[in-house]
Amino acid sequence: MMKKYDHKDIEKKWQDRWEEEGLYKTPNKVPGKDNYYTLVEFSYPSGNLHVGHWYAFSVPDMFARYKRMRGYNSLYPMGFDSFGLPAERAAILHGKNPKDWTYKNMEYMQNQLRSMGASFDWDRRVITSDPEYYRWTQWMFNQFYKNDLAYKANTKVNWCPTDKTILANEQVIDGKCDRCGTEVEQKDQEQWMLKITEFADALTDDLDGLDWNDAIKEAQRSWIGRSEGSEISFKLSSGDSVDVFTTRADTLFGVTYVVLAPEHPLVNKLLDQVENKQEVEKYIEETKKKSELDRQQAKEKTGVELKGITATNPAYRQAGLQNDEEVPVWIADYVLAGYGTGAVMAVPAHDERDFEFANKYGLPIKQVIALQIGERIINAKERLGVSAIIRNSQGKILVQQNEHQRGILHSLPGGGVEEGENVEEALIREIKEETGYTDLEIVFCKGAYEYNFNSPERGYDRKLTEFLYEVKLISDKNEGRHLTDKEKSIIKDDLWLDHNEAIKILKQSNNFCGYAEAILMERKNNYLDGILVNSGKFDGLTSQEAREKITEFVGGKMVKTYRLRDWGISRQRYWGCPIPIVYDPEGNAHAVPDEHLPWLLPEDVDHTPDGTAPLARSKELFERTEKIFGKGWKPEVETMDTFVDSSWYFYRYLDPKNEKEFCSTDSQKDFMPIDIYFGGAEHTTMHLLYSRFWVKALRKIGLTDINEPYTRRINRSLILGPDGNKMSKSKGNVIDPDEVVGFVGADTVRMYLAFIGPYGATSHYPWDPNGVVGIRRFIERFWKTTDFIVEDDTKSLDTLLHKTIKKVTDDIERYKFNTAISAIMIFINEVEKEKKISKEQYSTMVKLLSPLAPHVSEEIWREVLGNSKSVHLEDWPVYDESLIKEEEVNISVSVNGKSRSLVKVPFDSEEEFVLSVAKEDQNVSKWIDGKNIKKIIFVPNKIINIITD
RNA sequence: GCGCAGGUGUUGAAACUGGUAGACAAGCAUCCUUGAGGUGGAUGUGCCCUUACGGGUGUGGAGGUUCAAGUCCUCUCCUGCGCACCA
Repeated sequence: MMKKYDHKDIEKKWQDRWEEEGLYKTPNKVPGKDNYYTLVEFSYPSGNLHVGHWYAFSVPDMFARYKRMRGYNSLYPMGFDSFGLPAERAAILHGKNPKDWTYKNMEYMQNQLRSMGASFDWDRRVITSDPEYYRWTQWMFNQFYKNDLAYKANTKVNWCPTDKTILANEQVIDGKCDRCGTEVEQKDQEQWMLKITEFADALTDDLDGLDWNDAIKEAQRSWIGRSEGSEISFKLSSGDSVDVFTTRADTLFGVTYVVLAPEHPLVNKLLDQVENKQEVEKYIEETKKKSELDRQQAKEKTGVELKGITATNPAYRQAGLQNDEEVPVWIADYVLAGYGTGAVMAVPAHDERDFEFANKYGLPIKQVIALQIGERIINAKERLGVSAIIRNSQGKILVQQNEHQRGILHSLPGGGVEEGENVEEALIREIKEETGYTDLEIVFCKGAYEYNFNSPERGYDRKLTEFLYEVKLISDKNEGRHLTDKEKSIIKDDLWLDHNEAIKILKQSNNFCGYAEAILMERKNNYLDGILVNSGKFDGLTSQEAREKITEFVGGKMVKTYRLRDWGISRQRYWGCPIPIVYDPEGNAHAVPDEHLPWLLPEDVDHTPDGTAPLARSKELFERTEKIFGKGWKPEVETMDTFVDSSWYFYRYLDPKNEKEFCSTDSQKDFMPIDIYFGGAEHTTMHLLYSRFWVKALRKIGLTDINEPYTRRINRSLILGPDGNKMSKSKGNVIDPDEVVGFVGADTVRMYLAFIGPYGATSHYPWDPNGVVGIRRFIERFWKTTDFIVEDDTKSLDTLLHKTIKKVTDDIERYKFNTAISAIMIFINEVEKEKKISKEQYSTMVKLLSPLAPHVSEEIWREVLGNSKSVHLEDWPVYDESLIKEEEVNISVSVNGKSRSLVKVPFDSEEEFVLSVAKEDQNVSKWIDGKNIKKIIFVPNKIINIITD
């Protein structure tokens, strides 16, 4: 009988041994081996490892270990992202120095990390607040500065009043600071910016080639927010002109006013010419007072007309149409200065926001797009037609009943548009002729459809585009029908029907018009893409076709705009990487020359945040600057956003001690791009985007060859508290991993986290204390089965063993550690039944277990099985295809698609044989006896389905 | 509103190309064991009917394709995430 499983003894022992043996030291090059780079997001040294860290690091460790056993030189590095705000907060709270606090935390956490038993190569550790590291952060910043990728600009910035610093757009979540939740204010301030927008297209397009899941790609795409549209110029009555950005140039004929953002530069210029100057000034003042959040959440739109100023619709002007060409100009804060051109053409009929605004201020609404159904008929000669949904005061709809060679047909009143007549004129005429009603109002063009209009009289290659209008009867005044003789013979009767009855009867009618009319009636009034109406010579084009044609027609241009803004990196805080810039006495910025890097963070600073940069209070920094650069020179006193530090750390792991370069070209070639990057979903539009930008910027300058840093990306899910809520101190549902590890051991915790569900799934998993115990039980059972090892080479478990090898291998490749573990469990269950396993078989199982539970595997491998070399240096088992085949298989027997029984037959049995066995089965025979077998469906080794009459 | 993921027992979840739905765990129930108080073992466990044999039903809902659908198609409801007065 083997000794009791004591995780405390085992885990400590092997962690020490591995370190002594240098087991996880990973050189850049190993002859005969390919490199594999597994990266996880390094951690912030908050002072204590939580369950999230375990999930983040120990499960990917299984993958890195697996790759090592698969023969790769597998790199799995770890470090600390150690600059940042929490250090300052904690330092203030405890009256300590941020540096001391941070470095003490790192020491403590590194020991906690060791208790995980992960295969980190600690020799490559990277600490972003070390001068040896941030020297290169500064060096790269200078490279960006020299290459016009970094610049200082006065912009609107997000200001967090609690943390007293600027935030990047990416760090503002729903108008609030992502660190402390305080509502963010807008401020005008100078800050250092990085030109991420220069790569907006590349950052969007290059996503296509990455092996990431769509959710992450889509999140980045929508964050970048590329939108393709047109810039169109409107002439103002003041003589100025204003460019608007629109994605809907096809609706240009529907413009009924133009809106400028209150901050639009033209507004100031026009101020002296407007008749209501005071009112306009007042509105601009009010807008300034509103926070960004207020503006976003405004329930109702507001705005002021610039009285006396009008804009000319270029479409009308050039199309030679006279009516409606002058439209009013407004300012309104629903138009944002920072997006597009800061000015829009308003089309209330086809834009919800414009519609709301137009309704409120009584501006005209003009429909120019109608819904289209059916296929477009290309290259056919066109005729236009109209028909009407006429509603009376009771809301009933008029359907005409016609007699035709084909029988009784139903349709709505309507007909063709004549030469020299526009669509609405034709509509009124046709209604009058066919129904006699004259007192009516056109409400809306419901839509349009096309159909073949070919016949010998009319000629071929003809199509009819028929517009369907909603028309309201104002009174029942009726002048009687005016029908031609032919029409008289057809129109029999008028039916007044409910909406649904009308649709039903039209749908059943044996003519395409009636059917198409019914389909259109069923649709909601749709403001999106469709077919142009009321647009002069563009009538009948689809929205898609019209966009470019109309833009070109009015001399506009097709453009792209982006939601993404440049990345503001200035922080008015102490504990960060100093921006390596000095100003000459005239105030011009100069990069600190390379020989003075690292440009050290001064230590003689009272770091209490007060809204100004703490570095401004450092005597040492100012003296240093004057000493090096001369009298009157001043240092930049802002520090960098910590996301800068983490934008390139994965390079430094590859060449951590290099004093001449941030990472040698050779080292880059060894490991970049990263094969797999595991991390948190919260970084999708922050770190993940910033670091992609960083690599593209480095590449542009010629400092790296790669275009994308991460070949694959897996976002892990969240571990919730046992109550199903996010772990938080206030809820009292926080699991302390140290405590659990002390109780059940690191191997159990690792495996529990891997077993909980597929890594990278979108669901979140609650911590289940019983589940932990279940894994512990399993490890003990694995441990105890060593008692069943026998010297003779028993083969009885071979089939299952090789199936297990295959399953575990395939599952780990797909990050499905949960099913990999369950496969091992199934095997161990079987061993317990057999009570007999050969040493060779057992060795294979220990290898399969070793990436998942490295300590207990090593203990069994070396102490029980008596190996001298570590199991973690072994080759991964290879399954034997010939052993996987079962000698006998269970085949499911179905009768008429319903599963009725299982029959056991030799592997690869023929259909006839399986059928004969199945027929003998009572549970089958009772369903087929006396019935005629019509058909047999047979899938070898899987199923036989017997179809009877 | 737009986009993306997802919806399967009491719970975490399995089910590769359509082919025995619920593997593996956890929970629960009954029993056995034990030095009781988070780590022993056996059996059972989707739901309904049946003493059993067995039958019916079942993967958010409604249709469809197919010999066969959790899986494919159409529509629809719900949940989570991203974006959003973005023109």
